[in-house]
Amino acid sequence: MAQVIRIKQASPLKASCHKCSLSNLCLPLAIEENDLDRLEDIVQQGRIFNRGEHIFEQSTPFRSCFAVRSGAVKTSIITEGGEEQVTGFFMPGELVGLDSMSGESYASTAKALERTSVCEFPVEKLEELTGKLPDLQHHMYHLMSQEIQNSHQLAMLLSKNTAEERIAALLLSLSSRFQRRRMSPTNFSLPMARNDIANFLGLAVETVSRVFTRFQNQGIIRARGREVELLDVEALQLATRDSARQGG
Amino acid sequence: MAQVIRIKQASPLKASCHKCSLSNLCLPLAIEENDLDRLEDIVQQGRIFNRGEHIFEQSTPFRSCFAVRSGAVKTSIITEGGEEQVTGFFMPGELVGLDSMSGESYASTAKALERTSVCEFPVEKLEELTGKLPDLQHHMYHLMSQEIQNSHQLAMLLSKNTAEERIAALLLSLSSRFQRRRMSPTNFSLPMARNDIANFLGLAVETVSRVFTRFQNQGIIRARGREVELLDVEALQLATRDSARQGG
DNA sequence: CATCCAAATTGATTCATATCAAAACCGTAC
DNA sequence: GTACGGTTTTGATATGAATCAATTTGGATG
Repeated sequence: MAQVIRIKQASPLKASCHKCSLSNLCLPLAIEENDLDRLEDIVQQGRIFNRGEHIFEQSTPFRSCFAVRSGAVKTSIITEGGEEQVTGFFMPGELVGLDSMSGESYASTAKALERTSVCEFPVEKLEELTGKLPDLQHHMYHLMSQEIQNSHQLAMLLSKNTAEERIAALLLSLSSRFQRRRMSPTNFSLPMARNDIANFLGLAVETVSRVFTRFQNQGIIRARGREVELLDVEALQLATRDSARQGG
Repeated sequence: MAQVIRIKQASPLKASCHKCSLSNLCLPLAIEENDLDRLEDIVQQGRIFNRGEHIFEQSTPFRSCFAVRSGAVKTSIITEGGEEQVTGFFMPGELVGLDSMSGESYASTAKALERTSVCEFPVEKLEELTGKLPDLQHHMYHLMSQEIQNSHQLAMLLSKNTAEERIAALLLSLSSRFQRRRMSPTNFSLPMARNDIANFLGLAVETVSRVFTRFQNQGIIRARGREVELLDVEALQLATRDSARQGG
């Protein structure tokens, strides 16, 4: 691969968290301006994956966590029986791989849902650095704990909610994540296939499809393929709530 | 920090991780003999809770994580609608509260399932200490990551498995946790009510009850109330697996 | 020992969602 | 433009577990 020139500012391998537009979501969020250099020292930036490519694979040696820079990532675990369970979707600014910090190998597989660029944080260096920067350490605890909570939320959704409620919840979650990135919270394109949604939410694809059309008929959303428009956010919120079930 | 001499025994308030029989499961697992003192310095030991008492409550200020010393703890989250989702059961040697390390308040409620004694680790001090002891920090990452994985496993169970499979999985999980404590893996008493099992596994109590009797009729277990005996562990393992579903 | 209340079991019925089957749609390649 | 494979949608049917209802058990209390 003969290198193109890529002049830019000198070292193309060195990250520039300083200038990253996601620095208010990602790890830099936690640290002082002057400590940013140290983070930049350990991060390997700019790896690109095409749709469908693996960022890491379950059971291979665990080396790094990855921050999504652009694109989207799905993580899943595979049972011995070969069944897949999608465990999460990750959008720009979010950190993938936290579930693997307990062992020698990745506990899940991460796959690019579309052309995706990530920043890589080798764990050893990351741990070393968090030992030195209390704020960064705190942030790691924060992120991991958040991840536990997300997962609990998911469990809750799976065990207590109807198909409609689950899908409403997912749409709203995506919506707020788009919003955080200053993109439209009501008009976006789903990074994942119906199949992934179904798997993630513990439903059959057919059910997902049906709920989408039902929502559409009720005028709550407008959906064409992966393009989604939330027409009535309130209704969606109502749809997630137990309030619906409370009959209040 | 003027150090007292602390002649060994003496101070009853001071923890003695050194002598704790669970030190090979709990936080001491991670650290050198000589650093144990520092852990003992921050831990408040020996708090006792009676069955049904709260160790901490959701939405109250987050102060500490707790290691179970004896007894058993259940954690759950409550929705705005008042619905409960049991998120975990914790046995001696396990650390409760990791899901709350992200905010100012507890993300869940922890309740003693029976008379339970815990060791309390104030977060501030814990974070300070993990900043100094890389092995301890690593262990925290390990535990939190484990917690994420557990939660993913649960999600998998909830979305992909039948009632029988879920219950088989729970029984085996408990079994191995008893075994780790050098107790009988086939003959133990469930710390939680059927109701909690049902809630945790996303089932109705009636279903749990039915599955228990079904297993009993098949000669896989013997159950009288909370007393359980695993008669055919292999069959249970088969019951959890997808292999059952694969028709291999 | 009798009483009481919560927990657990058992049975009958209902329902949401899976499953099976087929058609429509869409992007891509030729 | 046409043909292809995979994704999505739509319809008909089957089913596992929830719900409703009633009974039994068991542990606590006086």
